[in-house]
Amino acid sequence: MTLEIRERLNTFIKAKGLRHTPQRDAIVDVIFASDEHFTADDLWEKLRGTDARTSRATLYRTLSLLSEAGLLEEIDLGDGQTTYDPNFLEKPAHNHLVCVDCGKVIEFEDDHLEVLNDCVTRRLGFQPVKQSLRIEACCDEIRSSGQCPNLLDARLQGKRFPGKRR
Amino acid sequence: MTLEIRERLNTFIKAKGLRHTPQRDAIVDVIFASDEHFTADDLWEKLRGTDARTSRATLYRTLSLLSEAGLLEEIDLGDGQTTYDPNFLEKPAHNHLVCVDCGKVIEFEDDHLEVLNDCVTRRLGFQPVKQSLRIEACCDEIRSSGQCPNLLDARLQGKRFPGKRR
DNA sequence: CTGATTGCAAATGCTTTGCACGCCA
DNA sequence: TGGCGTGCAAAGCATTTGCAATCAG
Repeated sequence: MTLEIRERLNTFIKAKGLRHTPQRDAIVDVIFASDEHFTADDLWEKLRGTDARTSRATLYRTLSLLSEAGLLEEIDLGDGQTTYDPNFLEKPAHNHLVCVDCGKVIEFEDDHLEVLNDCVTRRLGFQPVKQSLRIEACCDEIRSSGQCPNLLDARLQGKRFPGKRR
Repeated sequence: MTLEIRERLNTFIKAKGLRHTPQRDAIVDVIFASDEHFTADDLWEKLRGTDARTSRATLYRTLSLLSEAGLLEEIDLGDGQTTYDPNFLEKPAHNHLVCVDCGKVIEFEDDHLEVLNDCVTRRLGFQPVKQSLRIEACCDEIRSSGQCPNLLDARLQGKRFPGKRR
C-alpha cells in the first residue's frame, strides 16, 4: 500500500522536476499506514513517535504536495482546521456525517445522491467538479441511552466540535 | 424587514437578560439591508461607510449573538473564513454551488435532495440536524466562451477561492 | 447601582513564508 | 554545481479574550 503510494509520488515528483527526500518518504509512510482521517496536528503527533523528524513547515508543504499529486483529499469539517483523507483512492466518497454530540465523522457513499447532485449541477448551468455533502446529525444512541461511547473520548481529547472554532 | 429582525432580536435579548445597545442595532441594520452572503470583513467594510462605529470585537460578538438567536446562518465555504447568510429565514436552503473559476456562490434548493439526505442519515442511525451540500463546479459559460463576467471582478477584488486559504 | 457591553490590545490556533544552509540529481 | 528542500523563527489571518471603562435598565 505505502509502496504503491510512494511509487505514485515518485512519478509525480519526477514529472514536476521535484526531488525525492527522506522526509517526504517518512511522511508518506506515516500517513498511509492507516486509512483514517487526520489533521496536520494528528500527523505531527504520529511523526513524533517515529525517529523521522521533520519540521511543521515541511509537514504542511508535503501535505500540499500530496494533495496536488492527488494522493490525499483535503476536506473541511468546519472546525477551523483542514482534515485530510488518505482513503479516497479506494473509496471516492466525499460525503461526511458529523455527529453533533460526539464529533465522530462517518464517511458514506450513495449512488442516488451522486446522480442527483450531478443533475442539480447541470441544471444550474455548471459542470460538476467536486461535491461534498456534510450532514450534521445526532445519533440515535445518545438520544435513547443518553450517552455515546465516542462522547467521553472526544471530550477527554479536548476535541473541537463541528462548526465551532474553539 | 430590518424592523422585523430588530423585533426578533429584542425578544431574544430580553429572554436572555441581555441588553439592547446602539451597536447591535447598527450592525443589524447594515446586515439586513441586503440579503447577500457576507463575511465578517465585508461587514466591517460596510460599517465603515456609516457613522456607526463599532470595534471588530463587538462585530464578531454580535455575529455570534445573531446566529444563536437564529437570525443568521453561519456557513463554511471552505475559504478559511466564516460566511454569514442573512437570507435563510425566507429560503431555508443550505446548499451552495461554488464556481471554481470565479468563486461565485449560488444558493439552491432541491426537494429530492432534502428527502434523500434525510433517508441516508436515518439509514446510518442518526437524526438529521443540519445538512449542507457544497458543490464545486465550473460554469458552462467559461468553458464555451473562455471567460466569465464574474471572474475579472473576483480577481480585481483579490478574492480567495474555495478550498484555498490564500 | 449592578452587571452586561464595549473597545483596545494582546493572545490564539492554524497555516504560510522569508531566509540561510544543506543536500539531491 | 544549481536549485530544490529543509528547519527555524517570524509573519499572516480570522477570530477570540482579558480587562478596565462605560452604559443600559
